[in-house]
Amino acid sequence: MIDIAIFDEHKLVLEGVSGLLSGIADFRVVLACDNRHVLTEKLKSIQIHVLILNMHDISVRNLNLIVQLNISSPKLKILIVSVIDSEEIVLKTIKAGAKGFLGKDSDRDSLMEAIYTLRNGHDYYSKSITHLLLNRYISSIKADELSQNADIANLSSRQIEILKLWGESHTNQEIADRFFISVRTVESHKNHIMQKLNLKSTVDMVKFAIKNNIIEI
Amino acid sequence: MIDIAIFDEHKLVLEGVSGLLSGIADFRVVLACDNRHVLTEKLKSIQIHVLILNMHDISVRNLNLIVQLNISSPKLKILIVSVIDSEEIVLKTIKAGAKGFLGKDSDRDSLMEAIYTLRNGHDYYSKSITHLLLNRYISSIKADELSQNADIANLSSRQIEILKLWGESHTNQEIADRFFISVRTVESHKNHIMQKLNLKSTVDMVKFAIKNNIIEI
DNA sequence: ATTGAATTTACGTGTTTTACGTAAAGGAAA
DNA sequence: TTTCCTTTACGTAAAACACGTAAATTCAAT
Repeated sequence: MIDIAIFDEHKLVLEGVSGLLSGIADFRVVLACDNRHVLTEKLKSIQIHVLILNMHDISVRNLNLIVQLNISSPKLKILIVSVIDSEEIVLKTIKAGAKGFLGKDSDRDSLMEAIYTLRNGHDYYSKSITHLLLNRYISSIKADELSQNADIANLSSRQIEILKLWGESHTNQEIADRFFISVRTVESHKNHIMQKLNLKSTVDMVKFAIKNNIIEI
Repeated sequence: MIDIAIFDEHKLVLEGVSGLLSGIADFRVVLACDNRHVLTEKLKSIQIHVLILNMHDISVRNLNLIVQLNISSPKLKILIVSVIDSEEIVLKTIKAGAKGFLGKDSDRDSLMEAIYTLRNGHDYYSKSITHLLLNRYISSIKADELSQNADIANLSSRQIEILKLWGESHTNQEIADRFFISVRTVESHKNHIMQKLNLKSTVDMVKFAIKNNIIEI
């Protein structure tokens, strides 16, 4: 038996979803609520497994609600339901601590699936959301690859060696010792790197090294 | 009609997949090949829509093949089939330029679906792969959020202001001018930041600022 | 084979930044 | 009130940076 709470500021939707779930043997809708204050108060006293939260907008108010609930009820799994399945809203709610997101493509079956999944301690994202996130991720991977080998190819292997060590917080002296060269030479290499890449400061050089996977953050 | 090439170093598998596809009206298996050299040579003369590539391992040889084919035949869509659905192999092949990946959960239907999807110019990843990537992405999003507000809370707002400007490649003098304070004071602030966060070098300070979203890379 | 370009090495000189210590004024908290 | 932190700032020495110059070497190209 899974105990469920539903929150939606629109009474009609609230009743609809509530009715949808009440017919299922495994589920018990313990709380159906359209008032933010009532919701947080009630949740202090009763134990709920899954909270279904309908997000009409990504206001700070709404995001804060998620954050707050996660703090006050760490075991509670929050499932977001929203017709606005923009990247922004999905990412923000996930960051705020939601464990699942149902986009507008979701039906009764996926709602049930989501509730079971969350109850079992896993995350659930509906198909449209999965697509959204995946595309974003894939393109970030690809962008990653493109940014790589762009300017870095212009650096000599020696220059990269030195940039790498320096980017790992070694001093010029340490680098000089490791390569048996003079500190002045290390400085020269760094100067050449900066000139070649048109960097204005060493801060930029750190960023370059990170961007091009020469060093880890 | 979609023209397909299949490459697999195991003859048996090659024949199996080849037979699987030849029964479908929409598909034409133009080339079924178990030799790398023959594959690249033949692809120079014939136009193929989708190449099905069975990856038995993530050797540099295999990844290079993908890269090379993408250069020589930019229109060709490469679909990876592999029983090894580790994150590493998936990410590497995507980076190398593969447009789709079928994990071990894939059947004939998903193969067909993948081919159609690639032909239409979109990427395709089978369910297990989708899960794999999504989990990775989600956890990276969450890690992002966790790393934030960790140490940063210990810094005063003034210290953050100065770290931010410095992290945007401004000189101490510029920062001093902006806040109407002495350069020495700017230095002091930076010293205090380094002490407080136990950082060994300014390189570390850049990394800290990036990690904590004080500056962008 | 020779030229030309880039790399690697290194120094000079002056400026800026960092390291480490000290310190005073002001505010918040205990 | 005392204590702790912040913000301000200086002294001094060492390290790093900016900018220029330059020689030996390497490597690609003609």
